[in-house]
Amino acid sequence: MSATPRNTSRERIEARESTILDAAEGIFSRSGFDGAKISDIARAASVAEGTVYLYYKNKRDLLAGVVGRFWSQLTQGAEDAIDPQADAAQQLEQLARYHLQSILDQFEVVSLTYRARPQQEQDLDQVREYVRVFDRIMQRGVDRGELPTDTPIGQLRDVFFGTLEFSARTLKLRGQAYDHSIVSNLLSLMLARNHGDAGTNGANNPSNRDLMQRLESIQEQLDKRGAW
Amino acid sequence: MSATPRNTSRERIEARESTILDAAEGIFSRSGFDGAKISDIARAASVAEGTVYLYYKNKRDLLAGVVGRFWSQLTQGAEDAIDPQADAAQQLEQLARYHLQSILDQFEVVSLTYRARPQQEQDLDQVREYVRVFDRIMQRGVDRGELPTDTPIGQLRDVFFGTLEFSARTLKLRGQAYDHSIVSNLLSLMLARNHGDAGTNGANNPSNRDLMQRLESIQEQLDKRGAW
DNA sequence: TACCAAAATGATTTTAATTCATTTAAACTG
DNA sequence: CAGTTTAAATGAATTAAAATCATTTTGGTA
Repeated sequence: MSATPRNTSRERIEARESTILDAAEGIFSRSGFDGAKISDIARAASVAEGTVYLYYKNKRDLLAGVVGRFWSQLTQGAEDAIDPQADAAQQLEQLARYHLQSILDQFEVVSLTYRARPQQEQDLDQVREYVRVFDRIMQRGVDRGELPTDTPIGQLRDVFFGTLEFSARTLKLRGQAYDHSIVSNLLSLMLARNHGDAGTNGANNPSNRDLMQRLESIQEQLDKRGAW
Repeated sequence: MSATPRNTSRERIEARESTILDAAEGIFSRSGFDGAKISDIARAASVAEGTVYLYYKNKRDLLAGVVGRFWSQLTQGAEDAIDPQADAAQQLEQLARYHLQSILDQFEVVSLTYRARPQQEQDLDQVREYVRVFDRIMQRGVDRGELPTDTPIGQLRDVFFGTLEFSARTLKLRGQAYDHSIVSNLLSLMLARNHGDAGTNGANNPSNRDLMQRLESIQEQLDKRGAW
């Protein structure tokens, strides 16, 4: 009962599966889901068409395999990109930078993610796992007192990933590359302490505030005059 | 030469097109893009399969029609939902509320949007037009001095729509309904005055620079008005 | 070397999109 | 209104590609 043949065999099979995933990722990225033909993927993987179906039930399942692997790798990479010594703000910036850069690099695969889960079908577990990286950073920040205890982590998660993904889309659309100002602006929005009172920090200048109110009043009068 | 037959004919054709779009929207929403069969759509529209292809080049084009109509209607609805008298913050809240509610209501159609534009293919113009509603609110806010002149409108656009869309997804996933706290949290993030150099003035105490910008904006408006 | 089971193959079947020759309806003409 | 032309609609036929499955090949084992 030597373990070697078993292992070798399993390795061979895993290698083949990986080859098929590589081929599929390439073809899907280049041609999109509809444009990709199983026959192309099989050819790219140097495998017969039928073989693909030994590893994946159907085309959609194959796409799920590609997308799932992508998010798993992303999770791995994110964990490596984050300095465990750093504070919450720094870790968040590391994650944001890593995330934006990664989804720009592999924009096509990210786009395919939405094909993989058509409607409210059970989500890709790998995406959920990835998202937990964010949650852990935030929770740790709260626990260590670097973030307010009433930080709405769940909502900020959507701010974080939603903003970065839409920003990536915009950059791609305009043919622009990674732009760090997106990350720093996002971070300063998210970390501004405006859960409780706005701004407790010094040098309140009441005369400025008065001035501003005065200006507002002038503006109102102008508006009324113009609005007929 | 009478215009009536022409009109009648055009109306008939537009009605038929609209019937096909309605049918397609229903089937696509229920079954997703891949699951929807042209034969089902044709049957639902009481039309032969071939007829669908008189109106739309192919299945993807039909989907673009459905999605395009949705965003056009959204633009119309958004313009109605916004009080032209209100200030930028209020208008933004009105848009956010309307947007979140709408995409929750028609989540399936929104999801189909990403199917419509596979990669960097030319965007749906209707989506761009919709996005301009946001841009106009922000630009007006800047012009009226309600927002800092250095407000990064383009970046905030991605924050706004990205956050709302991801939040909608989260709500749907959890089977939850519209939650206003998402809107108010988003707005308070976006309107906190922390643009320009990150964290220069975290408070909402207007700086002299803010005041000067405000004054110049008012001066400009006065100048324009005087020129008439 | 012979055997077996797992893996792989690719021709065949199935499914669904798209086309197109034909039919039907509408609009126009004198 | 009958005849004629043009536009619209039809659905059977074609085509393309996903998925299946009977057959072959391979690799491990005795």
